[in-house]
Amino acid sequence: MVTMKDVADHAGVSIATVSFVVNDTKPVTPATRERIETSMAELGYRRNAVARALASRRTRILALAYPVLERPLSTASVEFFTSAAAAASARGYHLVIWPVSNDGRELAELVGQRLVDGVLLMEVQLDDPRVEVLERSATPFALIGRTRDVTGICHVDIDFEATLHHAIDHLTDLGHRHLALVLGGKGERGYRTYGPFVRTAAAFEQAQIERDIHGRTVEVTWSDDPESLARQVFGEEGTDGPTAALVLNDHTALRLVTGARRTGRRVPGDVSILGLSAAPETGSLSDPPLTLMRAPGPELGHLGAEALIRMLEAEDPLPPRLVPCTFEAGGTTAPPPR
Amino acid sequence: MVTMKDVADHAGVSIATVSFVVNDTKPVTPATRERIETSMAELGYRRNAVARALASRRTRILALAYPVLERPLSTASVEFFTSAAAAASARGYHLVIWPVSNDGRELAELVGQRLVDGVLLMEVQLDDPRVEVLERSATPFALIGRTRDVTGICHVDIDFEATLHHAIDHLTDLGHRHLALVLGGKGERGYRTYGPFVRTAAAFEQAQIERDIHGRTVEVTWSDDPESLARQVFGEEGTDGPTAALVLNDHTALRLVTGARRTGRRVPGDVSILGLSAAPETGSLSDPPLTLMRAPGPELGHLGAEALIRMLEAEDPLPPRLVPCTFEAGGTTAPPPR
DNA sequence: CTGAAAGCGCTTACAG
DNA sequence: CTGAAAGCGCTTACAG
Repeated sequence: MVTMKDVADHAGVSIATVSFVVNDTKPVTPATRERIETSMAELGYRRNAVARALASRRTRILALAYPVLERPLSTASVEFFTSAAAAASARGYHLVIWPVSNDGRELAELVGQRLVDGVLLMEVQLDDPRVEVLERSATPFALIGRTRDVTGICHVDIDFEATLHHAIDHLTDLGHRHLALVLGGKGERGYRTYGPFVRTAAAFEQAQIERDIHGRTVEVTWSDDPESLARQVFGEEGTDGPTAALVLNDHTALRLVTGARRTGRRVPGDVSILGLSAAPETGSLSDPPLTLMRAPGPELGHLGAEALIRMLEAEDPLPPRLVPCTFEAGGTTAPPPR
Repeated sequence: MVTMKDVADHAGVSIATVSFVVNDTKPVTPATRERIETSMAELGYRRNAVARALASRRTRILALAYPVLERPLSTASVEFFTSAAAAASARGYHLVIWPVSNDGRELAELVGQRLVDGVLLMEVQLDDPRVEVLERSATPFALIGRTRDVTGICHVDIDFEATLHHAIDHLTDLGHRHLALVLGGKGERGYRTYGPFVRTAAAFEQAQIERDIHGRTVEVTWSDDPESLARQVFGEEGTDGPTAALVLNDHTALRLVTGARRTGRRVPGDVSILGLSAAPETGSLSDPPLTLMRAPGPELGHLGAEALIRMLEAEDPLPPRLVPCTFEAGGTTAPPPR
């Protein structure tokens, strides 16, 4: 391995001077700079990240901590991985991914190693022990999601309220008045305190008070089959039920489309189905293609990483950001029958 | 931050001795060991990963390098992230994820920083410039996938031949003789040299020679709509075409199910459709659920990381492994009509 | 503008 | 079994 010492000897200067040109941290005469740069090119020098980290007390590594779940991560979650990695990369940072338990034990252990400068936290619960761990250890962090109280905490999240209202607007514009909100994942650990569910459900309650709609919230499990899903959401065949469903989970939405058809309902002739916070690829998987609110996964991953890096670099902080999902027209929504 | 020096002072020993008990690398009297352990607990000492890495010349960090593609990563690819991270974690290693260009430039740059001890390479092309980069820099690496020639190269991959034969067995047992192999992603950069496609196509050609089947290979693009897909695969309505399709891509398989139905073919009454190398969640998304060969994503991620770590730890090497996909019954395959 | 030197927090021969 | 010391490859006051 060629070190800074090698370059210094080759160029006839001190390693300090080499360091100054490598990092562009102090003025250096054009002549010496050129000599050093030539030497570096000739020897194929690359600055050692580990030594740099130890000396500068900054590793320029970020961690993305995600909980190990029984179910696979959602597509949107996966978008965080790649978008956060890309954002970090663009700033000269690395991203490690940390599978950690929800109680914060493993996170405390990992943070203690001082391998990373900051942590990005995914799948945040309303009261998240991992947040306390990070605060106690004085590790800079940013949330992709929100705890119950986020005063003073750096975070980015989906704007669930705006998203829901946009979705409801679409359906009421079509003439729907009786809506169902479908939440997937009932019975799962952390389900009741999972931000997206809690916030969407609350906004739905609120909307029923403020707007001319009649609603029903339906909680379903991952294992409910399509027909059972459809019956829970729209009622038994032939009965009067909601004419449209807002579904907070891609897979559940797709299975509901299937279930509706199998229980004799045309989509969107008889019932409309709209996916809330879904990945864009999801749309084309159903027949007809699912109308959905597209989750801003890539944006959130990018914003989260960027916000964290700004803290670390002591740059202007990025204010907390709530990003709404964007409407993507499909073929599963239409005016209600009659 | 409490350092080894602090612990040594507190316990009245040298930092060398503290190091010996922390790493369990040399015998230490039970008495001193106990004193040191008490001090560590009292002071809340944690070994600094960066200093350790610099001194021991091993960072215990692995990189997972994946190409930045226009399309989102497949579900199976994503399983590599989490399974490799879990496997690394179980061995006390960290996993960084590196989005890198296919030409190997960025990889060379990153590897030069000496932040990682080894690299796991995903989405391997038959002739992959990134492999040369790793060889030239003498960085230990393992492939998830295969180059054209893998002699002496540590790798794990799907056994495409076995997978295809298993799938064909299933269809011929049902009575099918006329099969279509559908490859998604035509026209994409690297499509023609993408191992999974090349190997599956070759095995399909071979199977037509060796077995009593008649085949057709159909290459389709991501943007083909369902009806067009169905026509390309099964021919125009009413014509004699393949009675079953083997589809190498989840999304394409699902859209083909939709397309078949829309063009007046019952699935599986008129045509059978089978997904090759698909994620398990994919099955329930179509109606009826897709019959598929389940890709061993988690196994491959785990094996790849483990193989790499064994190289680094100079343990018994893990031999190259080809893992077949496993059959998962669904409702899209049945005997051909008549 | 440039250099000598201390120091980042560990590991690891080498002595004893 | 334990310790003193060199060294990993950098950064960064401090002098000049």
